[in-house]
Amino acid sequence: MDDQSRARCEQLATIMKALGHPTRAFIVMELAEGSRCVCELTDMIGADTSTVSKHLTVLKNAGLVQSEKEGLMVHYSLTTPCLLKFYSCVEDLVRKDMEEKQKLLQN
Amino acid sequence: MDDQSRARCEQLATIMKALGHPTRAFIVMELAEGSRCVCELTDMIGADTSTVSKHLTVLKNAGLVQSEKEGLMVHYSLTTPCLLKFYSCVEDLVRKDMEEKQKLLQN
DNA sequence: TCACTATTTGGCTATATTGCCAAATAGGAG
DNA sequence: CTCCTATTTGGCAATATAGCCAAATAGTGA
Repeated sequence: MDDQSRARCEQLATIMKALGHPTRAFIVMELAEGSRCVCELTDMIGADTSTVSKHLTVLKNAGLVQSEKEGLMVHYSLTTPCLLKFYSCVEDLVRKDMEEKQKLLQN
Repeated sequence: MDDQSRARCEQLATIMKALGHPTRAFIVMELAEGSRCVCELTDMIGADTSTVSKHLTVLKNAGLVQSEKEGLMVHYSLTTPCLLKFYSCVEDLVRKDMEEKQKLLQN
């Protein structure tokens, strides 16, 4: 594995890792509907504000979301709608996996 | 967040988490070229065999790869080519992010 | 200025992940 | 059976992550 390949893998892994938490997955799906402020997300998630804020920081550091300040509130939004195709692809995968398991159970 | 939504997020996060490690990202890209046995991957990665084996287990538990035994060797392959579209989408994102940073540096 | 709200940051503990070594398991060849 | 190779598993120490609380920061309005 050369340096370039290594760098590429690390970049991909960083993004995937950022998406690899249920709360952050939820945030991404919610932001796909439109921008939300931290307090809205916090209400929906039901965790401490600081916890939600930290999850948002992780997503931001990975370049997946961006934030904009407006008065007291900070609005977060997806940097790209690409993430959605992304999720639908993963869910196809999950579906396929479930079907496999069903088949195995029937045999 | 209702139970169904929570379950969906956990499923997505499990898969993303499995992809969220440089070595596993490499494995997925390598398997996209064709099936590989553990020893081939170990040579390329340059880590302990047991380490590589455990990474493969993580990918397998997430339903991303499958294994087939042939003699002494175990051949791993992707369960779905969908993962590739997936990565190209992420890399578009990375590229976009880089361009943004370039722009910011220039201003 | 003071009080109030929204958000971020620091610090802490609990938990999870990683990677190595050693040992166990499984199959092939003599 | 014995030796050898490929792979997996168990165990351990180092590191990373998550979530809460408390405190700091920032903006709003009286």
